[in-house]
Amino acid sequence: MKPTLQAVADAVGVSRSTVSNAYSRPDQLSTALRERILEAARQLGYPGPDPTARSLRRGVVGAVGVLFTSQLSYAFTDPFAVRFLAGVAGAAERHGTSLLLVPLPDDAPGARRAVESAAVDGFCVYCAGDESWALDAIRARNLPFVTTAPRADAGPADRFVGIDERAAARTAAAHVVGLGHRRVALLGDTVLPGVPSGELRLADVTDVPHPTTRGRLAGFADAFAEVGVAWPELTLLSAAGNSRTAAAAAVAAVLAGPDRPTAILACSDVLALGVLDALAGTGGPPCAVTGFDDIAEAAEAGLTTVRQPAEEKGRRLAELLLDPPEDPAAGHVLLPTELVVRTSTGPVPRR
Amino acid sequence: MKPTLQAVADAVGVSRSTVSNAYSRPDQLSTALRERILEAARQLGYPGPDPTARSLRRGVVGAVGVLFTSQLSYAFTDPFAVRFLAGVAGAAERHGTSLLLVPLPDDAPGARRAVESAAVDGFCVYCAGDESWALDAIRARNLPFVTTAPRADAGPADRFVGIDERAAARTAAAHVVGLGHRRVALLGDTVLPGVPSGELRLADVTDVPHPTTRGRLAGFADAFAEVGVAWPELTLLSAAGNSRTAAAAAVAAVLAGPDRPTAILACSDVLALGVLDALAGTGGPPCAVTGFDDIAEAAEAGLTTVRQPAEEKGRRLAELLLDPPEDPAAGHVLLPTELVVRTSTGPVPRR
DNA sequence: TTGAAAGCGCTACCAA
DNA sequence: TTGGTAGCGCTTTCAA
Repeated sequence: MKPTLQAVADAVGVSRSTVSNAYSRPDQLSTALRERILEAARQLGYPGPDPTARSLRRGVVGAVGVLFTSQLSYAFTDPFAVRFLAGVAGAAERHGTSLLLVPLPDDAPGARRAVESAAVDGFCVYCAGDESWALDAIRARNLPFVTTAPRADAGPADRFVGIDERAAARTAAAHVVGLGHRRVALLGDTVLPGVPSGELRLADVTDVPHPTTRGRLAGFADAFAEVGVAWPELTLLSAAGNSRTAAAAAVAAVLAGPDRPTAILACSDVLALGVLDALAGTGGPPCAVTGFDDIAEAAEAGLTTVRQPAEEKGRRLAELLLDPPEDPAAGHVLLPTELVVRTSTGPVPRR
Repeated sequence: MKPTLQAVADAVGVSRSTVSNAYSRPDQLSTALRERILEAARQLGYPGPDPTARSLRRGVVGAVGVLFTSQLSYAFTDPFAVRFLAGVAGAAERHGTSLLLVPLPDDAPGARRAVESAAVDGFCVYCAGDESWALDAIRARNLPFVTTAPRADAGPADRFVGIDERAAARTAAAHVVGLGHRRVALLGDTVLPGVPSGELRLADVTDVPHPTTRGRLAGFADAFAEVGVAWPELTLLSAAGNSRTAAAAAVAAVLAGPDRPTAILACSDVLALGVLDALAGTGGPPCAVTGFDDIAEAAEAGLTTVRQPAEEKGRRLAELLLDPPEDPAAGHVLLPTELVVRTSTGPVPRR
């Protein structure tokens, strides 16, 4: 039987309130009495107020939830996610708040229940697809939340820290355009749900459901449209998952085909690295490749990419949740991005 | 005012127990009534039972704490820790348990309070130095816990998943010995607390307080002792922190000095990579370098190292906590390690 | 400076 | 199958 606060009170001969005060409001009692209480607690092996009971009573938990709309282990597998989390963790640490990583089961009702039953004071939602159900559940609980992207269903009070996906992607494509490339392929993760890795035809970029992927593809397309290369002339590739192997599989056929692109623009560095893998295993003329995020491996691989500040994104997001700004406009943050040109993008090879 | 279970009960005209059952024990009431209750809840915007109240009543939280005895952000900064966490997260996910990452303030009493007030059902303790105070606090709360290393103060019922640090380190050193190296340096992270990066004299390896570092250094020493190179003849280097820059700083002087070692054995890959950094910036004869852990960067850098299964370590540790084995002996796990020879270790250069 | 009373929101037992 | 009762362990007024 674990000793309770009551037991300590009895042992010392004071009321529960006084023992409670000894822990939570030291200024509410004499030092002598407090010492006596703490000593008795030590004797009894009382480990201090029960966190759950305290939370119930106070109505505050002291933890924020972090939601990844996919496997939780993804959070530790994807290099960008890891750096993002490092930022979140740093901010939480400074604030003295714990981080609750909530695993979401595959089934929708189970996932919703997971969100409903997380003991947290708020949520950081890492937007990785369609998580509106999660936001609904969070709103139903009346908990504050922040997201990593502006959302279509967002109200003016909803806070986020994101980037201008479209404009950022456009800079990468503009660079490729400037190198003279016109026959190009765009590669995204799961451009349409359920399609296998490989080529895909889509009437319009607006048909891409995933907002981040849609934004980046649209940005790529913008730069090519400007030089007269319209959407239908761009080869669209989809990888079944954000992994090097999926990316390599997605580009294999088109690299071997008759209309081999001279450049491939990927929606993430992980995908781009997969393209480089595929290229390394193939002969043929050089092919320019761009990525997105600028993870550590990108630099080593000489990958031209769009850098976004991963840790800062996490840090500022957590801060937005933990220290809400007075001004609602300050809750809408777009971080700067930067095109990083390395060796993976060269001019169109002469034939 | 948030609706409570009581409000739903009133709305439907049933008792609280029945509403509670509708959520927690669907088999305890008719489907029709359950539907009616759930519908009313939806109408009222009742998001389901309050997690904290439920935890208090049930005595179970549904989360395990993960304790890093250092900055929480370290967990996302160190590549080995990240892969370890991926393993923990995977196991937790399969088990439907959340992970609470608890930040520890710098001051001892605050850190203890953090452990005392974490709402969890148990702890995974990542051993990174002296965390006995944390274990004391956990024991006082009567919570189950598991650690990443066997501990001196462990009872037979205490569970851990570790490696044989000493034997593993010895294999790396034996490899270096086999290459003919006799004038060598050993590099550890914070070999003695508070000393700056650089050389250090220590009467005996047992004087190293950090158990992991001590074990690895002892293993290194073992292999050299076997060929007649005693402890005092080994150069001992300490890095102020497990970082590349600290490692590079720690080896700078000895690399420039008259008794330049022909090999440097580091207690972690991160440190070894720092040594390679320093070497790259220096002239002079080649110097063999070994690491420990086999993180992804090690392969790219051609680093000879001792591989330990990072993800498996995390996974099995979490499983040990979540599904305690019947047999207490099964709670003591030593994972296999493997020497991975790459290009960073060559024979002693002829002069 | 201390204590009594009133719950926080829920679940589990047992009886109907 | 349903409901009444009795707390889980704590904090917080408010009054003494």
